Amino acid sequence: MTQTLFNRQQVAALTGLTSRQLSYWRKTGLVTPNSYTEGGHARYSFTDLVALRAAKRLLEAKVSLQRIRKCLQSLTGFLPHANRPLAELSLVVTGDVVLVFHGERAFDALSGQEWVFPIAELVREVEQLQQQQPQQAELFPVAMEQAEEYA
Amino acid sequence: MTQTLFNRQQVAALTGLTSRQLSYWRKTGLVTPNSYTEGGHARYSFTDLVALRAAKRLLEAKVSLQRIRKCLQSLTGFLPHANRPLAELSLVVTGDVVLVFHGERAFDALSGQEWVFPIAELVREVEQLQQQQPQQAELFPVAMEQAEEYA
DNA sequence: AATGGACAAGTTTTACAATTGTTGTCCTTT
DNA sequence: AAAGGACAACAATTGTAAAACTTGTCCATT
Repeated sequence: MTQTLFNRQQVAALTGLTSRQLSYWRKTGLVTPNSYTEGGHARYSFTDLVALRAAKRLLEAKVSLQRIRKCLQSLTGFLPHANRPLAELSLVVTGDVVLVFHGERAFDALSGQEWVFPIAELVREVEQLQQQQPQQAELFPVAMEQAEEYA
Repeated sequence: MTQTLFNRQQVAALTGLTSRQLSYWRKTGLVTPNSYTEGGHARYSFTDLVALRAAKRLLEAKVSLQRIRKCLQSLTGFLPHANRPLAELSLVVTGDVVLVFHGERAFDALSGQEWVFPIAELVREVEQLQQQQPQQAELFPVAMEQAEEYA
């Protein structure tokens, strides 16, 4: 199967990354090229480009390479199906965290801790609690005490 | 206008918070009661209960009171319309951050930094970049180099 | 022309101590 | 009953120095 591959210059032009960065990222395993020429020159696939762009944007969002690597590492644990998280997943990023959206859920890419938390639910929750406590409501006559204040 | 108000015991029963916590949160301004009796006793409104529950859930999600307070403080800056963020906004929480969803956007409750960042966009982005660089594609004949590798 | 190595400036993380915050318990006051 | 104050144990934040990481530049190699 023939696949379009990109050389150093093309990748640099398409992603805005420097050779030095590509070199370092390759060396540290952050984004490795699809393949190498016989001469040992890197060749990046289209998917590689997407991963590179993703990493670059994370970097621009003040996420350090170190953190990106850790996130990728833990993501392979949480989502074994994602072969290339950087090229596949939907992420929300602030300088401090990388949040992964996966279906209806959101969780921290680093810790895996999940917490989606719509306040609207709390309103219903409190309403229910209120109804589950009818005795309480009788034991402590709120109406009277209110009268005390608003009379 | 008559409003249902809740006393200490009721609030404790409905929220699962201790008197001590209510006292401290009141003192530090995290969640203050709707009003006080003439005797100086706190009376919480329904909205207060929702705010208390929200704060409690943030706490359970390992967000410290200190952080919650800071978030509330900066939220009043970012979203002046939200009088009671804890009772109104949709939040996504991990131990380290509080993310606020406001319409289509998501941003860090603390820094206000906004970053929603779907990878799918990057794919289109790279495709476009690719098409904007036709000269490059000609200058560096990928097909030939590929032949070198896959022949 | 592209890669790898070595050096250096700047940045990020880590580790740890000092400080500050949170909550329980007990006691006094209203 | 509820609130407030004082004390103590535990938790979180801050500050900071040491270590590790990133990236540019220059040079040698292929």
